Amino acid sequence: MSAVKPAAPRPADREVSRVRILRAAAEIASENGYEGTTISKVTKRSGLPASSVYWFFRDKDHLIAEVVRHSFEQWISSQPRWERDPRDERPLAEGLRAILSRSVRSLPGAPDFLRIGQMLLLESREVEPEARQYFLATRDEVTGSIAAWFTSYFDTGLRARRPELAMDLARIVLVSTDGLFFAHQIDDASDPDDFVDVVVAIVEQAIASG
Amino acid sequence: MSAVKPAAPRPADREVSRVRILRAAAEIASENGYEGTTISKVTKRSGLPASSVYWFFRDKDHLIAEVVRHSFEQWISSQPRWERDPRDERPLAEGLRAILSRSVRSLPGAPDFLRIGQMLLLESREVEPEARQYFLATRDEVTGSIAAWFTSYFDTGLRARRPELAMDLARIVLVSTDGLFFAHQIDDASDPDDFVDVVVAIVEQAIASG
DNA sequence: CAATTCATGTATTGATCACTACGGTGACTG
DNA sequence: CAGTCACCGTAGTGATCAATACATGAATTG
Repeated sequence: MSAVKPAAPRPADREVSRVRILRAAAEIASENGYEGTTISKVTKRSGLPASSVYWFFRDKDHLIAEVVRHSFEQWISSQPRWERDPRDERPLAEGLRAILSRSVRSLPGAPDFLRIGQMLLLESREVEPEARQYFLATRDEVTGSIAAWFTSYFDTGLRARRPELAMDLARIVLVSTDGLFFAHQIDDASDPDDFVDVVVAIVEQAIASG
Repeated sequence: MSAVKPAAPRPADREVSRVRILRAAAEIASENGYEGTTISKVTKRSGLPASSVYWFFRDKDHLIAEVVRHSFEQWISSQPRWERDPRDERPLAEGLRAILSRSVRSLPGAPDFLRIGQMLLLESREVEPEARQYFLATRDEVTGSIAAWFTSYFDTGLRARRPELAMDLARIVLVSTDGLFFAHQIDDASDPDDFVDVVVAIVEQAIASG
């Protein structure tokens, strides 16, 4: 009823504990999957009690969604942007090669959100976890920005003739990256540069044909 | 000690119940992952009690390993063999296209072993589930037979010059298939024939280069 | 110095987990 | 027809699950 001052949040601790929990949960989910992530494991690895976990996160589902969000934000901030400098005069293949080879090198570091997200995509449970929907939405955004990047290389004729092309190419990039990440789970000997060659070749072929 | 007659197994029922359990477990594991597969869910979906589950399978770990084995055996028996008829005079690309386009068409049917196997590969738990090891071993076998198929197209000069090539190509085929299967979980609109074109192109490029 | 808020500590809830003990029953064997 | 085996039904075991209740103390406010 009366005006309650929100009371300035405690300076540091809050975020520190929150992130401790997120990090612990990320590791556990990455190792054991969605159902394999238990609050008890999270409390043990984070050193914080269950009451703190539920203080910061509504329930387990929300916790894992926040794990994916946090891990993604961490990762994306270290990534090359899919934005083309207008003065950049290099041909598409060269620009693609540059951006991909940087991007691909971060995959062996295996960001948790990617691993967890892929697990969630493979599952098809009756009730969708919040994290799964968030991951799919994020994926769509990334696809969109990659598509925009491709479009910037097309002349107006090509854009009119094949309006779907940029999105198709973006999807190719994403699916190929999935495949590479996946291959890395089995055998991390594969050479990222070979991979970049392959993707560039596919893209060139897709543009040339059709 | 004394000679015990093994007593002829009951004719039909045994295998019927066993398969009922395997099928139910396959669906559940495919929906909910390894930890999400509970004996209680299996009993509900199969209609058989927990005591029967444990009659046929040592424990949950063994059950899931048998699920992967059974699902794989079902799938492989309907697959085109990676064996080349010696009278087959078609060029590599054509043969590859033929075998792949048949193989790829079976993926949307989403064999459970593939989905479950991919989930298991993504996880990196402390103790390896039996099913994960079995899936990896099976994968290696398949890679080997695909590599042998490629080798049958190489002349002795090429074999000596690039001994790794056949295995590399086989791995490309497998990883690409992973990527396609994965893409299918998100959006099943992708055209299998486009995919075959891409794989054939990658393989041709890999042979030509290097 | 109270009063309030935030975060943690401790203890516990009812549900569900993997797994088992054990009796019953039908089908087959000698 | 008595005995054996294969499988099922019922009813549990203790452990662990997600989630909560509630008391405590430290920091921040008036």
